[in-house]
Formats: sequence, structure tokens, C-alpha cells
Amino acid sequence: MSQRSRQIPEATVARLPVYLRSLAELVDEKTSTVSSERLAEMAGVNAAKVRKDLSYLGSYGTRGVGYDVEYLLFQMSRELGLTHDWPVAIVGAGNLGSALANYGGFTQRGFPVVAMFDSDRQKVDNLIHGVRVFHTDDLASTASKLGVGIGVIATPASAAQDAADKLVAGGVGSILNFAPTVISVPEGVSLRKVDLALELQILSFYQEHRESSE
Amino acid sequence: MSQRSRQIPEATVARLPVYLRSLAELVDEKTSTVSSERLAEMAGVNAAKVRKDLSYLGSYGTRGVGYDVEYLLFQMSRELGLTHDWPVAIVGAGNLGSALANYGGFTQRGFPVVAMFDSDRQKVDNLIHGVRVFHTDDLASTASKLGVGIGVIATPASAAQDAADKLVAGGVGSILNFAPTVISVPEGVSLRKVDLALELQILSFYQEHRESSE
DNA sequence: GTGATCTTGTGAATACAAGCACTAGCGTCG
DNA sequence: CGACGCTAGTGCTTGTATTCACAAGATCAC
Ligand SMILES: NC(=O)c1ccc[n+]([C@@H]2O[C@H](COP(=O)([O-])OP(=O)(O)OC[C@H]3O[C@@H](n4cnc5c(N)ncnc54)[C@H](O)[C@@H]3O)[C@@H](O)[C@H]2O)c1
Ligand SMILES: NC(=O)c1ccc[n+]([C@@H]2O[C@H](COP(=O)([O-])OP(=O)(O)OC[C@H]3O[C@@H](n4cnc5c(N)ncnc54)[C@H](O)[C@@H]3O)[C@@H](O)[C@H]2O)c1
Repeated sequence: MSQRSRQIPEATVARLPVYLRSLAELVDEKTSTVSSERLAEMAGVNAAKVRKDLSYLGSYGTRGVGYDVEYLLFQMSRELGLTHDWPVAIVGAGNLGSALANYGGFTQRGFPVVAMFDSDRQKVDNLIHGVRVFHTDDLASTASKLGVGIGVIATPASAAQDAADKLVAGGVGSILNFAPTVISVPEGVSLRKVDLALELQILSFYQEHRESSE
Repeated sequence: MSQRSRQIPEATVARLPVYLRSLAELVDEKTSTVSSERLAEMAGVNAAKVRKDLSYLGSYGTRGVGYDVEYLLFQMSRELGLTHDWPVAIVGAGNLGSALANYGGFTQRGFPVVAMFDSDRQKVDNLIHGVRVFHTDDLASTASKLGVGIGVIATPASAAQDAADKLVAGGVGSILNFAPTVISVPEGVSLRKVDLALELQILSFYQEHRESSE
């Protein structure tokens, strides 16, 4: 019984960070307890969902009172694996890659960018916001040596699968893909994507359908 | 019966752009027909799902043969509302906003950036990649005048709700939010978000849980 | 203490999505 | 021209997520 195998649903996992941010705001404004209703309002979901989501973490609330903000924040950070840093590597030192490296929000939230990689030798050994650019030939070995946990792909679409393969070879277990293409990774590696064109097209769909029914 | 009210499920809508991209690749390589299986492989989903998704658009396939690539591409573009451009406005002319404006991928896919807005008077009247920056005081009127359909929020989190309100006031029906905060919009306005920190935290969760069970 | 009032935690109901497995229709080959 | 192979379309099953609604526990006032 060493393993608490209470399996947390995917949809819940995706909401935990939103609650986390809300809790951080509450700490800032020195609120010590919060009800599921208040939290729901802040996170933009309904209260029953908040309670069910939080119940997967354990029974950290108090009936009649609510949740202790700091305690819940701590438990949630622990569950999300945010009690320690996750070194991040960015593949592709172009516009997007540089913008991401320059963005302080990463390091600040426990995701320090420890290396960048590019296939363009002109860019190798450059420093971008203090982060050194390595050649992609050395990706696997360097990522492995630096203990990179999360890889960010910011290459053109055509190079994305290759970048993913190299990251996996370097022992990276999680990949965030910004290139507008589907990439595949072996089982046991997490993959998420951020695709602007896709988001805009989804918006376009709903807008089109709304307008045509007016 | 002027309205074909075949309601397309949200999950399907979110996949259509992925199919669309696959179809565009097939056109490039001069493939004229494609089976659900091939398309499924390209889009990274299973074949039954492809068939069901496409069936919401109509019966555009031919049994025993597959789908005509160009015809399906056209029908899907039409359904997604991509047969005409959607003017986009970006609020927040900082690092992210400028990067987005500089990125050609938008205009190229039918989402021309027609205006940017910022509250910083230093930035007003600047041209960023040929796009003029307006003051946020004029947001609603300018957006309305330019017929902006989609608004992109790239301001600090604290200004995001205000930006959304102004966009809505300007008649913008769809909003893509990059600020790491929950914003609310009136019914009838579509809202999607892109949140990097959130994505990283989700990856962190799975990585943490994988490692602890090894 | 007892009753009134909160608010959590959760079983049960409902809604939504995924996937299987079969049927129907097209094309081709013998 | 009939049989066979291929592939779209879809009813049905299964799984997952959301939401409701209420019992159980906590606090407070008196
Ligand atoms: N810039 C944006 O605002 C933006 C927005 C949305 C999506 N994207 C996507 O992000 C990706 C990067 O965009 P960008 O604007 O930074 O492009 P970019 O051309 O500025 O940068 C791409 C970088 O990747 C490098 N590269 C090429 N092949 C490589 C390989 N095999 N291995 C490693 N590095 C390689 C290039 O040398 C270059 O430095 C693209 O897929 C783009 O579609 C960008
Ligand atoms: N830069 C990145 O790589 C990155 C990555 C992820 C998320 N983000 C998020 O995107 C947002 C913008 O990031 P950034 O790096 O561009 O920040 P930034 O500070 O460079 O730019 C913010 C811009 O918004 C403007 N602004 C401030 N208040 C405003 C208001 N009320 N109305 C209109 N404009 C206003 C500022 O003048 C500034 O030009 C932030 O919320 C950030 O968290 C950025």
C-alpha cells in the first residue's frame, strides 16, 4: 500500500494549475480560507467540479468552513511536482525560441531554461538571455548531461519530429511542441502542443457559424 | 429548413484544423484521394474517429475508394469559415504581441493583423511589421471600424479582462488570450486561451508521477 | 446542549466522447 | 456479369467527464 493509486482524471489535471494560480492570488491578498464557490468563480468553472477535483488530492477541506489556502496550495504544488525545478531545453533558436528564452515567466515558475539547440552553426555558442545555444548534433548528450526534464520544440514544422526524437534519445520525458505539425513520441513520454493557427481556425469556425445564424 | 442544424461536437471541431493541415500536405504531394486510415495516421488519431468526424460535414467520401483530397479540403475550409479572411487585432504591443505581429504564419493562413493596441503612449503610432499601434482608448471604435473579428490579448494578466471588455465593446466575437489569467466574456463570444505556464505544469505533473513510480 | 447555517465530499444521474464492429456501396477483375 | 476486395458511414457499447443533490461534519449563537 505504498502507492496511493488514486488515478487523477486528465481533465482534472489540466485544471489544477488554474486553481493553483487562483490560490497564489489569494495568498497575495492574505486570504486564509476559501470556499469551493469562491475558487470556482476565480477559476471560471462550477463549484461542484472544484470540489470533485480537489477531492482527488485528498480531503483537505473543512466542512462548513472551506479550504485552508496555504495548505491547499502546498498540497497542490506537491502533487503537480512543483516543489522542485524542472530544467527546460528549447530546440530552435529562432524568433519564437528566443522570445521564450527571454521570457522571465518560465524560470520564475520553476522551469529554468538550461540550454537551447539549433542546427544553424551561426547560432551555436551564442548566448540568448544568458542561455547557451548548442548544436543539435549534441542534443541528446547535452540534454542528458544537464538533466533536462522538459523539451520545448520551436523549430520549423519539418524539423519537429527530428527534434522530438533527439529529445527522447536524451532522456527527456515531456515535450511541448509549438511547431504546427503532428509529432509522435514513444509511450511513456508526455506530449502537449500549442498551435496558434489551430486556435484561430477553431475560433473562425464558431464565429462563422454564429454569424450565419444571425 | 434553411438551417442544417447538424450540430458538430466540440471535440470534432478541435480536430478539423488538424485534418485540414494534413489535407494541405496531401495536395502538396499531389495525392488526389486519401483513405480514412491514411488521414488518421497523419493526424495522429484513429480511423473510426476520422470517419465519424468527417461524416458531420456530410458524406463526401466514396466507399471502396476514400475521400477526394481537394474536394474535402474545400468543404472543410468552407465549414471552418476559411474561405474569407478574418481581420485580427492584437492588444499589447510588448514582446509577445510584437512577435506575433512579425510572424507571417497568421496572414498567410487568412488571419491578417490589421491593428495593434497598447496603453503605453510611447508605443502608439509605431509601426510593427507594418501594423499600426493605436491607443487602447480607441480600441472599441477602431476595432469596430476595421471590422475586427478576432482579438488576441497579449497584455500583462492584470490588464487582460479590461482588454477583453474593450474588444467585446468593439464587436469582436472571438478572443484568444495569452495572458495567464481567467477572463470572462458575455455569452455569444468565443474564448480560447494559450497558457504556457499551465502547459508546463501539466507536463510536470505527469513527469513527477512517472518518475515516482519507476 | 440544541438548533440554525455553512460548506465539503460523494453517490447517482446525465451528458459527451471514443471506439468497435458491422453494413452498405463502389470498383475491378476474371 | 457476378463475386470479391476495399473503404465509407453508422448503430451500439463502453468509457470518461460533468453536474446535481443531499448527507455528514463543522461552527456559531444563545
Ligand atoms: N514566431 C511566432 O510568433 C510563431 C507563432 C506560432 C507558431 N510558430 C511556430 O514556431 C516555430 C518556430 O517559429 P520561428 O518564428 O521561431 O521560426 P524561425 O525560422 O525564426 O526559427 C526556427 C529556428 O529553428 C532552427 N532550425 C531549423 N531546423 C532545425 C533543426 N533540424 N534542428 C534544430 N533547429 C532547427 C532554425 O535555424 C531557426 O533558428 C515554427 O514551427 C512556427 O510555425 C511561431
Ligand atoms: N513573452 C513571452 O514569451 C510570453 C510567453 C508566455 C506568456 N506571455 C504572456 O503574454 C503577456 C504579454 O507578455 P510580454 O512578454 O509581451 O509582456 P510585455 O511587458 O513585453 O508587453 C506587455 C504590453 O502590454 C501593454 N499594456 C499594459 N497594460 C495594458 C493595457 N491596459 N491595455 C493595453 N496594453 C497594455 C504594455 O504597454 C506592453 O507593451 C503576458 O501576460 C505574459 O505573461 C508571454
